[in-house]
Amino acid sequence: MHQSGLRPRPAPNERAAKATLRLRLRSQKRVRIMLNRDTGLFNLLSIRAQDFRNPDGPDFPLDQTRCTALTARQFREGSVMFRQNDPAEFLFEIISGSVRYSIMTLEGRRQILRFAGPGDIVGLTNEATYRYSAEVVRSCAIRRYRTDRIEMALERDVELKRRVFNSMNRESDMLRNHISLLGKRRSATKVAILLLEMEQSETTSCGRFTFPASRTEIANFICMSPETLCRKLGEFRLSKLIKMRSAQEVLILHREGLERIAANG
Amino acid sequence: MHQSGLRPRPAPNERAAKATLRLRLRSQKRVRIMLNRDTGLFNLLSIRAQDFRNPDGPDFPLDQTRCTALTARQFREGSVMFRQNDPAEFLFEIISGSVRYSIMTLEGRRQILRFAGPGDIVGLTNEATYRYSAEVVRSCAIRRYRTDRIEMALERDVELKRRVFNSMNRESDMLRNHISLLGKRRSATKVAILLLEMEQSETTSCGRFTFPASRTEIANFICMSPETLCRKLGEFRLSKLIKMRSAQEVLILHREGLERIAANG
DNA sequence: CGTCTATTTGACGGGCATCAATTCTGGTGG
DNA sequence: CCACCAGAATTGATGCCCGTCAAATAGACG
Repeated sequence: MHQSGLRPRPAPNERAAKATLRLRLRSQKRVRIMLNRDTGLFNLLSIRAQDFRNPDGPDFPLDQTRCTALTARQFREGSVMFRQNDPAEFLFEIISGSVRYSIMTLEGRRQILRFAGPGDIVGLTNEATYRYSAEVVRSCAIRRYRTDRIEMALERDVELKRRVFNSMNRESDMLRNHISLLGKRRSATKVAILLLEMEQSETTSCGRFTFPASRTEIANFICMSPETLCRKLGEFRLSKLIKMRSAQEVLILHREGLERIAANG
Repeated sequence: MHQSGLRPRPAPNERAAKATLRLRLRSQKRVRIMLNRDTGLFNLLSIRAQDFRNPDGPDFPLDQTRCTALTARQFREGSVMFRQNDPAEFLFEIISGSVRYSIMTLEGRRQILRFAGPGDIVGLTNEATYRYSAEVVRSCAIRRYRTDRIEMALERDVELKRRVFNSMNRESDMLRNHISLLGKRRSATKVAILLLEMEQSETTSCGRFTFPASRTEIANFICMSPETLCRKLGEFRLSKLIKMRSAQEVLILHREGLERIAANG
């Protein structure tokens, strides 16, 4: 559970952002370090264009392209960022919140591909249109880039380029992992792996996490019926492997047990 | 079992590579066109470093970094390019042949992720080690880049950068598609989709294609038992949807029929 | 032709999807 | 505060698809 206060501040407050910047700059004098961090998404927020110099590359000021990217936008829960086959005009960088990727299958069912969070970059594609849909699950702060300017931006912003690159790799990693999960024959195995993965992806991994969606959607995600998912969760609860405060909140009691099931069935 | 002859040919034959080059240059005089094509992977093979100019970018001669990439290596059938968790020292660009990606699951089964072909770039990762194994299915010509030099190479070679970027996107696309396939409940649906996809990925798509691997491996790829795969292929053959010259060669007779099954079951 | 492996076919049982019914939960209004 | 309702989550019952084991056939290679 990403604590209370789920939604980010409604209007990106310029002054507040600057304050944060100053703070960061004061607390860490070496700007170079902030820029090199892969997940350090806030770094650019507090630096005015004319003050910024890229420590890793040639020394040019922020250009127009870069400035457009600085405006962080809000997406509220349930809103659709884009749909599959929409023209791919923007690239989105998630700062906070979480997003669901899905595609339409040939027979018209929706298949959920993954849940993305802070640091993920949404909407990358070779094609002129998006290859999947993205919907907001928990209200998001998102930075937006115009696709037609992204090449230029990438040329100049080494750090952004690195983030994009990393995000693409992470995306592939997650998809590969998910394929591995879907290959499991027994649904108990699938569920066990799911639980372990969700717990690990939580920033504060102390054996607790919250499902980012309803039973039906989680079931869709791991390609099984909601009833079976339910039953397996029930079995796990009975055998004291997990505990649930509500339908969404999971507490892992006996990780080794889950791992054994994940590793064999 | 990873067959014998695991390692690639000890010394890549320089003369053979050059011969290939000359041939291609004679048949296609317009080098510029070859360089602009995304999949035009043969272009660099036949050009000596000092003759090469990049038509899309600043006009600098090939540097040391680039020259290392020019040597195309041969991998013979069955050889292992790298294994999951090996240190990620190289990046491979497939020029011809085909490669199988796989990962080891928690219980020690191998899960085949995809079959890659010309134009695909193998071994990209954020991490210090490879996230999956790559094995040669059909003998490959492969260009190799040192990971620790790749950043420099990408800086300078716009065309290579584009190929890497496109390859990553294609990778994600394929994985997403595959997740969609794996989500299908009925195995007939899975097989139908598989057939249609394999036929489409064939360069000369005239309703014929060859399975890149054995039944067992194909079955592993789409996560079903070889027996079921067999049975479904048998059913399709009986209902005149496909025809098979051998166990690997498929001819699609009635595409609409397959599409109907793919779309509904 | 003989051997070995890959592929195909047969028979069977279990696990999961499906449909249906019930309980749980959160929100709303009297 | 309680009744009420709608949607989600859970539990029950049933049928069938597919994985498993086993056997037979086909194909590859020397």
